[in-house]
Amino acid sequence: MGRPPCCDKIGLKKGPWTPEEDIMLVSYIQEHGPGNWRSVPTNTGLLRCSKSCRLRWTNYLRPGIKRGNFTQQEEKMIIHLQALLGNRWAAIASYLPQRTDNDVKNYWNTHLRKKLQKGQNQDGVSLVQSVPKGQWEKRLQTDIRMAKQALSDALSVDFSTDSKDSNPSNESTYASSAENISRLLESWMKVTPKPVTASGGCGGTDHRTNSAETVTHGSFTNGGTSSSDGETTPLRQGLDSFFSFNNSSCNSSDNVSHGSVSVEERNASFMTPENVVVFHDETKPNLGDRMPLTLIEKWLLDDGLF
DNA sequence: AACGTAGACAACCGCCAAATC
DNA sequence: CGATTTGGCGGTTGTCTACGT
Repeated sequence: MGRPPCCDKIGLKKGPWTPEEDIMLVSYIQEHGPGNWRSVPTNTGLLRCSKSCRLRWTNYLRPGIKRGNFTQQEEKMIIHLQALLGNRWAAIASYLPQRTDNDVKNYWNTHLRKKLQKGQNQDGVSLVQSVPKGQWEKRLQTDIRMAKQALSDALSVDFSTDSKDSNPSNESTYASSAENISRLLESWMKVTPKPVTASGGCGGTDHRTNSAETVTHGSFTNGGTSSSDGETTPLRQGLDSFFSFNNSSCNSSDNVSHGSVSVEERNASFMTPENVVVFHDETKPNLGDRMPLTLIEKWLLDDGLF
C-alpha cells in the first residue's frame, strides 16, 4: 500500500491563476514553507491539484525569479549549455539561478532556436561565438571530457565540508519578480512578518534534491561562483552579474516584497536587514549533481563571453 | 474599428525515478 | 519487496497581447 492519493481530479480548476489564488498559495507557503504539496490544496482551499500549486509556485510565485529581459550573457550561456546538455532545461536553469526551467525553455523555443536557425541559415556559421565547424565539435568533446572529469572530481569531494563556498546552490534565496503579488505580499508582510520554519523554506526537509543535511546556514546561494567576499576577479565580476541577486543566506535577510520597483532594483536591495522572510530554492540541484560551475566559467571564458 | 495572425509565456500533460507505505 | 503516490522534468498546448491589414 502506498501513499494516499494526491488529490481527486473532480472539480479541480484549470487555466490561469487568479490573484486571489496566488495570495492563498503564497500565504500558505509563507506560513508553512514550500513542500508537502499534496496538502496544499486541502489546507488552502484552492481548487487546484498539488502539481499545479507546485508549478505555480516554482515558475511564477517563488521569490527571486527574474522573468523576461534575458541578458546577452544569459542568452549565450543558455546557448552554450543547450549545446552541451541538450534540452535538459532544469539542468541549464540550475546555472541561471534566477531563471526557471520553464522560462529558459520558453526563451529557447521562442527566441534562441529561431535565432540560431536564422544565424545558421544566413552564413552557415553557428551563432555561438562563430566557432568554426569541426572546432565546435572538438570543443564539445572536450567539454564532455571535462564534464566527466568534473563528475569524478565531484564524487571524490566531501561536499558537506565545503558547501559553504563551493555548493551555494543548496539554498538559494529569491526575491519575487511577480510585482503584483509582491505588492500583495508587501502588505501581507507588514502585518505578519514571519520567518519560514526550518521544515519549510529554510532548508526544507522534504525535497529530494536539497536535503537538510546539506544546508549550511549563512552560506552564499548563487550557484557556485561567489566566494564569501572580496574575491573580485574579472571573471567573478562577470559571473556575479548573473548571480548577484541572491547573495544572501538563510540567516541573513531576504525580501519578498518589493513594491513597484524593478526587478533589478529589487535584486539590488535584496539584503536589507529589515527583511525577515526567507525563501530558499528548493528546486535547484546540488552542485554534486552537475558540472562544477568553474568549468562553465572556463568554458565561457574560452569563448570570450566575459 | 474589426479582424486575422504571430509571438510570448503561462499552464497542462504524460512520463519516470524516487519515496513511501 | 511490491504497489502506489509524489514530485520533477520535458514536451506541448492554451491563452493573452501586440501588430499588421
